[in-house]
Amino acid sequence: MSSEKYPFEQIEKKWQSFWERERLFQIDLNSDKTKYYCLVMFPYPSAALHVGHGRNYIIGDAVARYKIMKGFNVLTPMGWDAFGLPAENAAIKGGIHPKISTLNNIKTMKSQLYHWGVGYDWSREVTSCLSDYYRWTQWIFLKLLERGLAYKKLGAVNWCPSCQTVLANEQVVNGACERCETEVYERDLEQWFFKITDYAQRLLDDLELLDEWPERVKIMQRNWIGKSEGVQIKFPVVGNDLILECFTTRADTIFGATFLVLAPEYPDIARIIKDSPNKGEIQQFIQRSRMQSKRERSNADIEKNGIFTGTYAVNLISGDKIPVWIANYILMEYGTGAIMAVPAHDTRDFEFAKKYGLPIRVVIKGESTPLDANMLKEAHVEDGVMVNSGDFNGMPNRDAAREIAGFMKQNQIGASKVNYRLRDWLISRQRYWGAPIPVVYCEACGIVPAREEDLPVVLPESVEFKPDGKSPLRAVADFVTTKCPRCKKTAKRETETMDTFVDSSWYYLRYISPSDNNRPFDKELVNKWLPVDQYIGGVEHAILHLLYSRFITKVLFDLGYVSFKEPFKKLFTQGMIIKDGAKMSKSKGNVVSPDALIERYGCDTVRLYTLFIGPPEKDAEWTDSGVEGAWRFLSRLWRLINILVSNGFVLAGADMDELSKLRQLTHQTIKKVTLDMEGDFHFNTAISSIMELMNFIYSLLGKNPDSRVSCRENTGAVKESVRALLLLLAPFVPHISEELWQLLGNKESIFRNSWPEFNENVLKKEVIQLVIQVNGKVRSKIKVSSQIGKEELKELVLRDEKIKRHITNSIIKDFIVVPNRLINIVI
RNA sequence: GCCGCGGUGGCGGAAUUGGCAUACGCGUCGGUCUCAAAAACCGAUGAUGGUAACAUCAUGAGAGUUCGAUUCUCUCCCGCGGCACCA
Repeated sequence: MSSEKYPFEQIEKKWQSFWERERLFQIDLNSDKTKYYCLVMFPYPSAALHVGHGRNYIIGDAVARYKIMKGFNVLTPMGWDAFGLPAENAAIKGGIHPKISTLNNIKTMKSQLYHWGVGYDWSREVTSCLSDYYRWTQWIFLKLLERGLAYKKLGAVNWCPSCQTVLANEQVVNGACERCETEVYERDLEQWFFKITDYAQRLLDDLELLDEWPERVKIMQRNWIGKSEGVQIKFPVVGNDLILECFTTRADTIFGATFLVLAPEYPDIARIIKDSPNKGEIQQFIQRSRMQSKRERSNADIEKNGIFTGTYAVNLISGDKIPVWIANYILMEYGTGAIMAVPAHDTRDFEFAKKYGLPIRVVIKGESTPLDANMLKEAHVEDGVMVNSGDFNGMPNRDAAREIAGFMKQNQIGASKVNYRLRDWLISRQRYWGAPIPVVYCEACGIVPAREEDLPVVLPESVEFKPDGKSPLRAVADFVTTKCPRCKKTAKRETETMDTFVDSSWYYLRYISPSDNNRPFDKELVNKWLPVDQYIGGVEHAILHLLYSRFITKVLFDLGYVSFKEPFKKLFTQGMIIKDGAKMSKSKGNVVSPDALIERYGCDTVRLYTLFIGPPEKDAEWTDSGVEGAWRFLSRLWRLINILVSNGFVLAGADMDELSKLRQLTHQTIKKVTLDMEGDFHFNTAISSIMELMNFIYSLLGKNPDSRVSCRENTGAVKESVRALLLLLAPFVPHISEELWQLLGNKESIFRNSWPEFNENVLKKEVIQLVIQVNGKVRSKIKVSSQIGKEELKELVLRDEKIKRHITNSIIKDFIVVPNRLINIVI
């Protein structure tokens, strides 16, 4: 056998340009064929791709090619999430304009994708930083503004001192900027928001529609939306007409509410401390809290600090006069920014009460809870029976919660309330490289939206990038100075740009009509092609991008632009590729570049290994010797087909038994691979079963040279399995499959051929192997006809030599037969 | 703290959902070819004992259900991910 390497260079080049010429991936959206929209998340065009990125595109390509072979009209577009901070930061450092570096990166990445053999309909490419795209991002902004879903508000927002811009709540991770990990501070700024909170309930409810999404992604979204139901209770302030409202999910503990606590940012604090003797001290305390970084403020381990306002409020249920405090552990952004503290039954309130000597009153008794508050070592947060709670004593606390809520409603002391953790989406950024927010400020008319026909508001190109916390666009006089669309007097443009997540929240719609100059997308075609049938991307977008896209889709649904409520029908989140125990990254120096590997082994090898490395939804460790294994397999495949073609598909005489086994295995493999492709994309097991099929053919190659099986019989079965072998491999290793397919004498592309079908009849075995156990332990195996009756079988088993040895001198208590599988003799 | 996922050979992982644990691949060892090496090919490869047939043990730990458990139930340990002073 030849050990020469298979000529992958020529093969891969040849077929890549063939598919391009053939327009394998360019489709007619109006065709009557069943549609399949296969979408891979469009990437940010950073520098070169590594094999970890590759996994994403290779999975998408394998799915698309499979669906093409199944006869679907497959849409696989690709584009670029091309606005964003890295390009701008690079420009500040290196002096190259973001547009130039971004377009350069796109060129490099495009060529890499091509050399991976990953096919797209490039006639539909979209690039979010070009005005023919962001024009429509601006259009979407205007639609939200019209609808009252975009608004400008002064308030405490997240500020990243390193990126010199504000961040959305979703972009703050553990109190730090998700991009640069700098600690985030709160600043009072007037900013643009999208009112995603109006959609909180629908975003939550419609998760039910997404039965083909991974459960963990839905759970993450549920947690993020963070719905909680409770009561908002009124506490009148003593000696003042103010009423403090507190949200609680534990109305049952109202008799234990022994003080109130306000967030340092609470708006009415000035009125509350107006007459306080230590007003100055309180103001200082508030100042200090507000200076703390987000990370410090939100760290649960940090010590709770507070100060008494000198004011009291009335607990209308218990009738008590209770002190009002201010403390650093109360968040202004959740609930009302004021809480009723129940130290006996809340760990935080307990800690705070102990520190400042505030009263603690037990109102729920558990099994072992002492009634004496002084004896309490920690808060009793479990359920129990009501005590010290007037008429409600003796009731189980869950029932009491309902009763008390009803009582408060009746007496107008409180009202049912639902709270969400989700906050409005802050979309303005003080940076250059983004889509300008299309509004102007007019002295006479106030905030005026740009007119639709004036879009795009073009991002000026000659700009000096100096991050000083304000948009660089402020310095571009031509841009800033404009005319008010309403009164035509001189006005100033908004100089802030949009969060790039706005760009990416609708791009899947633009692919349908990427060059339409009259509208963002063709409504009819979008309704035909959406929702996306299969969306593929990293789990890191589980909240940000996927939540925003769902929101924008719902808004467009409400506005009548689309007829579907959810953009992505089925979602697949692939795992990361790990090298030396860490995620591949330039800074860690553990990136594996595909270029050298493709040069050495060809891209089919890299593709095969990437798909074979493990279950695709899990992280996987990259090893170079694993690539070697994939290479060996393809070399063996090459050799096998060449031998069979040259000898006329003769397996030097496998006998009839083995030939029927080959047929069976072929159909079994078709079934296995098809199920994997239709199911959870377990390419690793699909590929391993194909390997088994090939190994079996190999094992028959040199066997039984004197066999008398007729040649025709022989080649028929062999040809069938070889055809199946190549067809099954085609989505994974398209180039070598296409080449060998032609070698078999086929004239048309392998992708124009239909996916092989399996025949259940072939899978039925006439002779089956049964495992025989004694007391659950395997003791013997026998081959019997699948038609055998139980009595006959029993007789046969009891005559088995090995079994006899194990059951002599014993009484058979039970004889269990699992059809087609095993027999267990219990003695 | 809460929620979710996971723990199987030296390694990546498989096991038709309760029925032969370790498929497939990597690695390792032995062999063929070679002056030699690489490549390629053939064979072995969970652990322990045994020349062997074979036996015993083994899917994070412990218990339970069952004729039978990697799979189901409970308790615990470890790892990963999400949320987290959310009232």
